[in-house]
Amino acid sequence: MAKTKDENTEEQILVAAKTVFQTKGMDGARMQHIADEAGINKAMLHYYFRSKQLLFEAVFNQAFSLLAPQLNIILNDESSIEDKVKNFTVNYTTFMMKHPYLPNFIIQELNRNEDFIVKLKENTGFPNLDKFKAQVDAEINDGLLNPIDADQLFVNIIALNIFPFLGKPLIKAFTNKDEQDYETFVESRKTEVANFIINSIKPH
Amino acid sequence: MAKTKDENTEEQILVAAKTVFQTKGMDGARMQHIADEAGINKAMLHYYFRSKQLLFEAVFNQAFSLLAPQLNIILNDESSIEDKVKNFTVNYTTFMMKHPYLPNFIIQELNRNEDFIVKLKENTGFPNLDKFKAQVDAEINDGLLNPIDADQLFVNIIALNIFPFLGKPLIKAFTNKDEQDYETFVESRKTEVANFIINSIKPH
DNA sequence: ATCTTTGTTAACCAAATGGTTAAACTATAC
DNA sequence: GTATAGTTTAACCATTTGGTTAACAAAGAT
Repeated sequence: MAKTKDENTEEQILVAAKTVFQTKGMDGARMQHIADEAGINKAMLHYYFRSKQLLFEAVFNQAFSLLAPQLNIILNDESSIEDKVKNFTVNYTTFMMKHPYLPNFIIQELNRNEDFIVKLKENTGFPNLDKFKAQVDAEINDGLLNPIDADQLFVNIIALNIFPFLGKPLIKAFTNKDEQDYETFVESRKTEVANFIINSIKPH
Repeated sequence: MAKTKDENTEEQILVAAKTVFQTKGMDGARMQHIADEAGINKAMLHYYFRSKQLLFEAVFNQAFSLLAPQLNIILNDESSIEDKVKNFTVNYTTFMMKHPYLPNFIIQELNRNEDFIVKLKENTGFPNLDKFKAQVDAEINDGLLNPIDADQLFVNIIALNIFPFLGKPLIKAFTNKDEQDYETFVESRKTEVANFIINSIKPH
């Protein structure tokens, strides 16, 4: 084969590494596997990223920086809590259906190495709950919402939206759904989850 | 050292393997680490369990058989949906606070190897949703519950209860809680989550 | 043209890892 | 006590794995 210089080997490596790390995890991933996936020599991985650890961190940070803006929909948007819940649920689910390995990857690796989150918190753009909490408290005060702790509400919203992607194999087994059924099921959660939450927090 | 025969080496191995597999996962666990944890020679692991894979499966099946009965509280109990949600939430959270690595371990390994769930489904005692679904539909028909798909409700209940144990590092970071705060937070979910769900599904 | 920098490869290496083995030890049956 | 079966250990082994190296190719600078 002719050895034409590739436009961007580094990018190819990142794409391949993302695929392998997100499906196998840090411990299960193999450098040779990533090289094969990228169609390049294994030494290139070290040439561009020095070590498995640094390549992993590049992939992880990229993944996290994809997730963070999604959360800011619910944290820093100007609309009412009700609208934010509706928007977040449909946006987040749509986004995750396109990146189904992302939530599990992040959760899994943060559990494997808790120190990891410390570095993330130092980054600007790390999701901050202050505004959301103030807004929840204000809307409760105005009688627009039933009393609820803002942290609890936040966790409930996240839980209901993320869990279908984390627990997919388990849910599929419990509910006897095949791949197609499951997609339909998740699709319908785009409105179902928002209704469920709003029904609970809004006075009638 | 005197070589007195230990009462039950096999049990010691299982305990050590549980600790190591649940914190490191299949790929991250090392046979030597398990042997050290159990205070025995590495060859003993193979003497009693033949291979890493079989030892892992023994640990995994034991873990899953601990989880399944918890789910049957909400699936096969005779009380009303409202009471079941209340009981399940408090029981499940109490149980998981004692076994905090369990949910993540099961979720992670099921995502790593989807074939795994097939073997589990063959077991008797694998959670079955039929009764729960029939009951939800009946209570909706009687006007005791707002209309909701039983599968969706089931996933919502599970999600709200499990997620605090899966996403602990993430939630701790977002909500700026230390270990002590987090325990208090989870403790208060024992009633908070049930109220949140019932508020949503019960007509007022 | 040729020198230098950058990119790429095949071959290699040391350490780690799951697994095996042969010998030794323990308890029990006879 | 000694034969027998089960248990435990240290040493060993083959393979895998992350990482290195030295030679080589391509492109740009002079």
